[in-house]
Amino acid sequence: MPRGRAATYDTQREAILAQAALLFAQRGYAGTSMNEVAEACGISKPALYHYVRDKDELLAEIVNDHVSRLEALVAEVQAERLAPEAHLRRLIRRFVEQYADAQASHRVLTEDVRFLPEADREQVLAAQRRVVAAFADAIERVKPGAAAAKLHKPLAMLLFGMINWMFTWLRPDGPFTHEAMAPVVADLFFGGLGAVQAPQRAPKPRRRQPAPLSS
Amino acid sequence: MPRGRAATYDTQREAILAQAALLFAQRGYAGTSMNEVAEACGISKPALYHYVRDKDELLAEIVNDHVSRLEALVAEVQAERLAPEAHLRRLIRRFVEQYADAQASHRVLTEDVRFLPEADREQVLAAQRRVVAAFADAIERVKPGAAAAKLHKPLAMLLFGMINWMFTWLRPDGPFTHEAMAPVVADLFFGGLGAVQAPQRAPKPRRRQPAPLSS
DNA sequence: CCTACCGATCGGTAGG
DNA sequence: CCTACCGATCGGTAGG
Repeated sequence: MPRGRAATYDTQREAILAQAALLFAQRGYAGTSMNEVAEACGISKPALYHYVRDKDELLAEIVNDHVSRLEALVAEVQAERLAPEAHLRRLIRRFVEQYADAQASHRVLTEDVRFLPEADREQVLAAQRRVVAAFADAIERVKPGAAAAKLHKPLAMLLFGMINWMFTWLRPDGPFTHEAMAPVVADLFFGGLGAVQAPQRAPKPRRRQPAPLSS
Repeated sequence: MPRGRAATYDTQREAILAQAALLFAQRGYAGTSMNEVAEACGISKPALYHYVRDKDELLAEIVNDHVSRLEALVAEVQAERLAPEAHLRRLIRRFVEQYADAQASHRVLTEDVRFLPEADREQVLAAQRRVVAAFADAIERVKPGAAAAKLHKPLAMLLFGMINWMFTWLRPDGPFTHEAMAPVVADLFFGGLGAVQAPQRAPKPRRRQPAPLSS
């Protein structure tokens, strides 16, 4: 450990990241100033810059930490070697639980990743694609043929839509918890899988035109 | 029509709102400057302020126009007096089509409504609640008893999650169009409705605690 | 006295 | 880890 780095440094830095994630989630990355972050942490702005190089790094750390935990979750569940349906159910439950514990970071990931510099952004998006691929594979194993119809990834995205959207309407003091909703999401998704049929795919990039007079 | 107001005024104003919606969707409301809006419209900033009072009004108009169209859609579908399942299917299809034609406005609605002044924000959120209520009612008619289990609104939110999330992953040049995904969403949702059971509800507002050592 | 703008700059505040 | 600042840019408006 480098001489001169206080034992509290890492603790303080994590507290700062957590506070910043809260503020970014509330007001957005562009709508939050470094002054506000410093004030919320109870430190001066120069003190804040002792822990982070710049505003971008603050965002990159929050988002990287979160997406890394998601990848770790996928690995943990895969290590359990469950049967297809149990595997996908576990994935859903673990992700919903993770989102419940990291609502701020998760909103920042979904809304503010666009403000990252190209290199960091690509790294995060690559990790997100690996997570989506893991869900798509799990879906293919539950519903063989989905991949052949190129439906496994769209289905994975519909599933992510349900659970990513939960942070917009589930209130901590409401009648339902994230944990209570996880089996609802799973039941809905598994029940629906059997009913889904392959849709028509666009043969060529179509030209968008204004609609004619008759609707 | 007021004397002296150019016939092009309304046309120009609508073009400005459309451009601003595009920019806000790309960079966020707080991340977009009035200079950028003016430049994208090919006019000077003072000219921009000839059409809108301030930046807030720009946001309020975009979001109000969009949410008004959603309410109008609900009314149109209700006027068709369809059977329960056909009714909900039509709602899904019309909303997905509307989102496809107004992707920018829709993203602004979902992400930037928090930047509106209190009064405008409450007006928009009230309209959104009416739209959600219409979907929840439609769900209750398809699956009687959902409302008794207080599940009709959570189910409506899961449905909105699937279709609201589509703008994050559906590419205009991709293999699937919004229109092609609408029946997939509907099939998945209807197929799943039968499998959903009432979850356990939180008896009291629970206190959030750090997890103990054993997971 | 109206509209539809222009070039220039206002008072404040951003990130650093 | 503080006060004191910077170059630039913010949302909004002056006179003509």
